[in-house]
Amino acid sequence: MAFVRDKIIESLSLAIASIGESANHPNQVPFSMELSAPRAAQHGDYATNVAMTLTRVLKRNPRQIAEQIVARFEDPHGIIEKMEIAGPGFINFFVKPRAWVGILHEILSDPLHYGRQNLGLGRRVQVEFVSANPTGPLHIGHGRGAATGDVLASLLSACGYRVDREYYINDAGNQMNTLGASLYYRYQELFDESMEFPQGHYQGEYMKDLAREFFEEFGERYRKVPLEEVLPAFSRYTGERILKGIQEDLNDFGIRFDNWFSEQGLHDAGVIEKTLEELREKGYIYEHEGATWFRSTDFGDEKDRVVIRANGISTYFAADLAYHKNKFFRNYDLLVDIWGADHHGYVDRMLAGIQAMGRKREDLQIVLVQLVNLLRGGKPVAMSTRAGEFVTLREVVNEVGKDAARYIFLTRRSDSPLDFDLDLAKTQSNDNPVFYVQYAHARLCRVFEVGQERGFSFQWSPRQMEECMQRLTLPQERMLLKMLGEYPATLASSARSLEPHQIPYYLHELVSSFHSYYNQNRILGDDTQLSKARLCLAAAVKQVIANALGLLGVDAPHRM
RNA sequence: GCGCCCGUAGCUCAGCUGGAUAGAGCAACGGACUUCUAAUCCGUAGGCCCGGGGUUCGAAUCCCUGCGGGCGCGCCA
Repeated sequence: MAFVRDKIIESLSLAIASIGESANHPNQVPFSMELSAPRAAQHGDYATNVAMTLTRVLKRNPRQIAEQIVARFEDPHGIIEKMEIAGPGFINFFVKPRAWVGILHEILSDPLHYGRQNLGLGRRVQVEFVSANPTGPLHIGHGRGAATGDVLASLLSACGYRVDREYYINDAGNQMNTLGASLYYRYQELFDESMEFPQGHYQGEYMKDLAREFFEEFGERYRKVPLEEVLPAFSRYTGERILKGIQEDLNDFGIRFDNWFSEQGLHDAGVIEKTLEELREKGYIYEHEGATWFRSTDFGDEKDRVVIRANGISTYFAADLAYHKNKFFRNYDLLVDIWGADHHGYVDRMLAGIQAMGRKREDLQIVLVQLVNLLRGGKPVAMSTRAGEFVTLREVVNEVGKDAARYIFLTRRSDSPLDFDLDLAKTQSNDNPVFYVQYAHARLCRVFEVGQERGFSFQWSPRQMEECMQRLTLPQERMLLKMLGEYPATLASSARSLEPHQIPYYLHELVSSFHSYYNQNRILGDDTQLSKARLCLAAAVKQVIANALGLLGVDAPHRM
């Protein structure tokens, strides 16, 4: 993969292993291999602190260990100019300038594949996200969760996991009846404006729209028909219509799910009872004060949780237990749940649940996504779900576009609240991070257009390599090559920590270096051979930008 | 009251499984378009990493504590 970086890690591992053997550590010395790219040039192109992390195991001082590592370090590919031991025990690697060019071959010989890797070893992962109740349109907060889940899924897929995207539909329980009744009342209101809309129902504007559509379809057929007679039909109708709207919203946001999983299906199939029965056999279920409880405290939850209420109706949590059991039954090795941060109180009980089923805690990773504060021109936009006045995902996407919305959602760690300024997101200026990156791509595309007009035929061949080694000598060029080489490691790190925001940060850095290079140097000049070599570099930069934007679900435009 | 998350430049945030001189964008100030797209670039300025203890060769990062902010604490979904 990343040419230079991987070679160094490989050689380091071998060197350390051989020290381990001679020091009577027959198995590999446990260590965390970190290879950083220091900012300061005097610290080399790469640096590692392994010698210091090994002090405890080897019981020697770090500089001694570093010397041993350096002594045993082999460089079969001849990529290292020199190694230095510095400070308390860092080993700094200075890479031969020409070694960087290898990265061009990595990228250009198989462009679409560059960055993809087999970290996941083909293990199956399910990413469950959005899963908003089908009681109203998606709002902007759901949009953040949607972008996060979608990109995590793409990322894991690029890293060698087999990934499915799933949406859990909470279509069971009383809320569907409330939903149906809400439509019913809005519908009756069309005939009798004095009718009072009862409390505790969904009073959003979308419900009035739906009532009007319903009227257009069915006319006065259900006017003054008692609620009890038509409630199931109204509920079904409303649920289906709203779900369809959600699906359209997500579709236009660039998101496709592999599976839509119905909670009601769990009830119908009796899996909830079955799940509880299995847990009971293992001793995790007991009766208390008329209710049925799950002993989640056995696994670190702060208190036990009710699964069947005294009135005989099972709780949402019971369904969620059955749901996660079902997920594992479908043979996923790893589950990733994307939840709103307001659900963090449920994390412990869910983890307890899967452990009671015999799974490891790590088999379920829960990513919490914090709130989105919507601003317009720096001022907060009032949002209140209860009053039904919220800004929908659709409105935001219509206003600022899919690309800007997705990019902004992803430029922050998910557990940090996000300010989303509508005015900022749609200004076509340098305030807007997504344009900065897209602009670089469009610029590069233009270079190739002009190059073609001037008769530079660009095609990558290994023969070009030698040419590039001789011509791409500027520090900025080497820097760009190095950064291109860091792309796979960025994806790996991002996937391991389930932090998609690392990708936009990487992109920004890469693009910034490119813009700077572009402003100071001509890619297409009088020197034909130099121009060709620079075109190779440009092609690689363009490719990595396109690949990264592709993962983010953001377009890489050819013109702006 | 208890639990979780957060506190880093004027603003918005990276960096947090301990590593070398703490970074970026915006805002401010000064510069660069006859050239492949100025939606760009170059430069300047900006810091008690909330306070206080501790752990060690080394702390923005880990532990304790105080302060400040957000969220959650149902036999709701």
